[in-house]
Amino acid sequence: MVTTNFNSRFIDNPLNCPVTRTMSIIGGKWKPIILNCIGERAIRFGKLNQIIPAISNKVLANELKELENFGLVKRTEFLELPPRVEYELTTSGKSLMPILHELANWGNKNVAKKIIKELS
Amino acid sequence: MVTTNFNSRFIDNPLNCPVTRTMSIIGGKWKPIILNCIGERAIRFGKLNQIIPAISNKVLANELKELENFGLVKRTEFLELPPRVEYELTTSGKSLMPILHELANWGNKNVAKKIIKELS
DNA sequence: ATTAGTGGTTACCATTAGGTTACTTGTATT
DNA sequence: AATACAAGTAACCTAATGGTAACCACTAAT
Repeated sequence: MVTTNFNSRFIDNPLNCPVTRTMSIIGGKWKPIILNCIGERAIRFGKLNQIIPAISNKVLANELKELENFGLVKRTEFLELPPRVEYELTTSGKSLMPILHELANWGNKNVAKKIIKELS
Repeated sequence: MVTTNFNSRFIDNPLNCPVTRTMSIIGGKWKPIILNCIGERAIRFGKLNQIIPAISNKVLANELKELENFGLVKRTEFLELPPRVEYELTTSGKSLMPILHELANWGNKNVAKKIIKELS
């Protein structure tokens, strides 16, 4: 059983909040996008970089490493030349996707227009 | 209808992703905690600051202002002395809470132990 | 000999989020 | 006369996040 203060009356440290903890993993600027781009298939590093051209390879490599560390993504290296590496979602990563889609729907209904307005 | 590239094949700007947009609102270090502490009741600024002692009043005021801006929180000012201000969740804010709880549960099952381990 | 393809790494820089401390306003209390 | 209360503001500082550009290893093709 893991500590949770999300329903407690006294928060002395944000990391006692399970939502904040979860955010610390998926809250990066590119993480939800990367997870969604991987989707149901295995995909190569270079292909991801094509689909998300605005992300630099440094940042992409970092994000993938973190996602791998937390067990959301599985990295498979093939010993070929030129090198080939494939990324795919783990069971844990896949189980997150429905929640991300709920967030997306909620955002589209509730705040999307305001954000877009604020940026123009 | 709002633009969404969350399911598209080409991401040129993270703000075209509705999940990223939603994160930009609730992804702050303290926002989910604040929303949860407000809960179903109206609560005063000072009371929030007591419940979350680790947040400074400057940051708390900022976060509340943003949440108000995006329509998740309603601020009511009473013209009394000393001043009294009450915050409560709007319908939109309340509708987000079930999703945050799903995130919390997902995190507890999937990543909490790893995060806690990494910090010790 | 040079270039291309792949999956990165390294060094460096800019922006932002968040934190600290002190201060304000107006009345009431000691 | 000084202090407390409530709800913030203002000025300043630091650490983390993310961005840029160059480079690497290895082989095959031109």
